[in-house]
Amino acid sequence: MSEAKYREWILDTIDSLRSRKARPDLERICRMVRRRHGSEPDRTCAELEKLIQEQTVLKVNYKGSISYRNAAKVQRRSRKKDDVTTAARRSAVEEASHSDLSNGDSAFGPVDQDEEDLEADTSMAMDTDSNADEEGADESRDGQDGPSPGRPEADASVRCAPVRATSAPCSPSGTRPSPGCGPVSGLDCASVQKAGERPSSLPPPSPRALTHNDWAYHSAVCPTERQHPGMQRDKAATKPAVHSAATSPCALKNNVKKEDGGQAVESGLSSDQLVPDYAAGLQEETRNVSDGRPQALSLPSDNCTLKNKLDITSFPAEEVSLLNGVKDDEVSVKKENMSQNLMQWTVSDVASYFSAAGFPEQAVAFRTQEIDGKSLLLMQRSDVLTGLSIRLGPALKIYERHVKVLQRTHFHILNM
DNA sequence: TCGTGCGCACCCC
DNA sequence: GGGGTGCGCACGA
Repeated sequence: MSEAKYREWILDTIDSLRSRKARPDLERICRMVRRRHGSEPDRTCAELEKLIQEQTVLKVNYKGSISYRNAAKVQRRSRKKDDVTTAARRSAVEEASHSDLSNGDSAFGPVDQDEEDLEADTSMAMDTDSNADEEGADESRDGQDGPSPGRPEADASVRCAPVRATSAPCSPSGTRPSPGCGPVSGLDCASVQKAGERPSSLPPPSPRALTHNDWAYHSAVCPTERQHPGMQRDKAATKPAVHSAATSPCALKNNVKKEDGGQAVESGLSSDQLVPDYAAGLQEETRNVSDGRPQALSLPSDNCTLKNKLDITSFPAEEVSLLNGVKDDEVSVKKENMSQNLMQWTVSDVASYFSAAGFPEQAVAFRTQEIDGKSLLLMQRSDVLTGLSIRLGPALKIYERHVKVLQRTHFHILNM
């Protein structure tokens, strides 16, 4: 089972619950996912946690109870309206105010929360910080307090995990026991996390912090196998040899380069209606890189690691390879890598990517909106066209030639 | 019992 | 006034 599938299920479920005006809480989400897809609640719970960490799903304390939001929608709405700051402030204030309302709910530690929410109110500057950074921000701050692997928030999740693992879905409301789950487990999850982390209130974590957090999450939050059945781990575990070869940034780069060479000239791409644009984009990218344009050179100099993550030639090339029928093994190795890499892209990586792809101006918008690899994967057409406040022309190109391609490649890989 | 639909109130902008 | 959220109730399977 791929993470992508769970992501889809969970997001659908959240949307569905929202559409019928039901609170998207853990219990409902788990139940609905199980009913619709037969997924075990504990697994859903784990995946949800993962999505929260990825900021694909936002966990918020709304009106005294935990709710989950589709981050993409929250962000889109926020941006659509006005300034990101406003959105962030709104969320923070809203949650802060509701935390006030939730005084009776001691589990959430409303006092601290309010303080920090208020603090966030003045410190947050990016919309993605509003809720999206609840977890991440927290983590970053926790990271300051101590080594991330042992940070409180991670501990919280870790502590939470066993509960879920053994007793299944959590019931945040605690009003009635959910099937196979102790009535308080969910509350425990929420409260522990809330108390430890402090959602919706911290200053925006740096892209690096996010990356770090992601790493921390993977290593600390998902101590159990089933808790982290994600593709990264799966693929890394299942194909160690191949992976090791592929993870060599230079190796990857070289492979890609070769393909680029063939691909830049060619383009027997077809079928897909997007191919022409797409191919053009690829070629453009390839040229950009091989020409050694300033953008490409301006990539953060973190070198190998970053290059590995941000090999801008690799993705399109791989996509092309897919279309051109390049050797499966070879491609799958790189695809694997790409799929992992993309998830690990930091805000800077994304910005650098677009900058190197010939959209330096627009890259700034991505950075401003704090779009990292995960966010990128969640972006929809409208997000790119309207959510970034960039000109329509470049926006269309960016979406059709890059965002869409990256997403398709990514999910294609996951489904292989 | 459970899933769903929705009126309504509340809140924020 | 518009939009987001979710409680609480009604209804159908």
